[in-house]
Amino acid sequence: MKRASSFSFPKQRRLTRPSEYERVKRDGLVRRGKLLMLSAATVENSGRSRVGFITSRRLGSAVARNRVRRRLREIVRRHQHDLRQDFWIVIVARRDAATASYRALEDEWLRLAKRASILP
RNA sequence: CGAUGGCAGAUGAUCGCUGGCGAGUCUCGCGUUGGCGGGACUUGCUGGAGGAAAGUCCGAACACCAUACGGCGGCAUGCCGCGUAAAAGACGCGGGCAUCACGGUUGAAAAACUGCGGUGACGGAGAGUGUCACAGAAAAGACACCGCCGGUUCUUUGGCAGCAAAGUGCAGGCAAGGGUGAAAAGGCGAGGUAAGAGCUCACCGCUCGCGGAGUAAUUCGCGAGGCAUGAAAAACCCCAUGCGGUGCAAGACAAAACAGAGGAAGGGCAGCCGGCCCGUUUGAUCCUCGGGUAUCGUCGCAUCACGGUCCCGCGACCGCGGGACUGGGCUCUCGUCCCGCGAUUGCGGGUCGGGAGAGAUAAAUGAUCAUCCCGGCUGAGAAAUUGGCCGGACAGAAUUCGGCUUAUCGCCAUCAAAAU
RNA sequence: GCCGGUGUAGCUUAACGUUAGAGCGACUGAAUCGUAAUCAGUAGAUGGAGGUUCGAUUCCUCCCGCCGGCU
Repeated sequence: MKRASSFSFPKQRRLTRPSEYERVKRDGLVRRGKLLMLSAATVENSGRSRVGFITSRRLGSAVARNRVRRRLREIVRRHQHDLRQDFWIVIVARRDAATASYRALEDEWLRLAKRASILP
């Protein structure tokens, strides 16, 4: 088991396959917020939870999409030790997320994660 | 304001992402040992967005498609020269011509000459088809509304009469003037005429020829012709020239299941046929094979299928594979020196030396904080100075390169006679 | 990433290069006790910027938006 002080968040901890996104979309529990939409599905014996991010063209230019995705990744990375295990999570950024600050996105994430019961 | 060129906030802390090269621990597979290959975790060093990476508007490389040739069609290009991989297929630089604006000189003016700058998809309307609304007589083989001119019929008036004047009708001549229009059939002046007309003449324009200058576009001079040639080809079209198509989601490789082909073994299993033993045959089983896929990948693809020396492994040598060091080529960049052009800045070329050379695939290059820097607003202070707030753009590689276009807060350097 | 198509009133659509029309909708008025239907009338548009042309929705160039195809 990793040390608690490590905040590393490599690619293995992210969802990368279309089939994985399809599974979360099919089985997942959806929580909708103003800035984000969060889906979480239970996957038995998968170890530490994995997260995928969706930033569509609706958010704006490539720069805006990259910024939102990087911020979301950073937020999840910082809170990864609070996450429960055996979850696959998909975070979809809504249009207002393009102009939201880092703090606003973080608050939204914490609120939705608690409602989805993936954070204690 | 403008033109050209350059830059695209800096430093640090903490936590990360991704490529490359390693190290350690654990573990899996293969192998008789040495070892080889993979996975997980920890960790070290090192590289990591742009001037437009954008739009995908041109062009090229590269790959595949009948090594793709000819014709039709289609598309593109279209003053000249040079540069570049790039004929007129991108673009840049210089020149020519046209046109526009402004300035200067001459002039009473019109205009002419000249300077600086802007613009130009700048072959052909002297091959054909079509178009030119409204207005206007007429809009393209010119025409005649008003008008001008002489002839003639009739009427009126004047006159003794020949005749003259006015009006009217008819058949003619003319295109000067008026008016319309975006545009009216060379312009202007003189002669000429009934009135007129390139009908004739001078000048200008146009066309052709000859000669000079220039690589050429073109231009200058001389001579001739005699007005024929309205606009528009970003209408169709004609002429000349060029172009095969598709695009890295191009394409190459590896590769399961199912189906297929060939074979084997055994009479061990199931079915069919013949009444049965048994035989025939089909399926299942096992092996092999080729083609094409799903999925997951590898390559294409990250400057170069370059050279040398040494070491290691297989190996008698040759050779093959891997590694280390080193040298070279290419591109960019910095510095030094030299050469050519130029009055300087500079431009072009070369020598030597230093530095650099992103590469993913749900897609890295980041987040937070602090300090400083730059710009704007503002408070305190006599000033030096100091405090607060806001802002630091446009924008994110996706096969690569050369251009073009578009977006862009600002800062720096140089230039800027006049006009705008 | 690569390659195509398309843009006219609020909506659906017309328009040889010479005044942008139509239907539905909106608004105003008439009529009705009132509403609908009906009748009369009004407003409203060429995605943007340049260019060619006497004149551009139309022809050309560059941007902008929308839609689609290719693993």
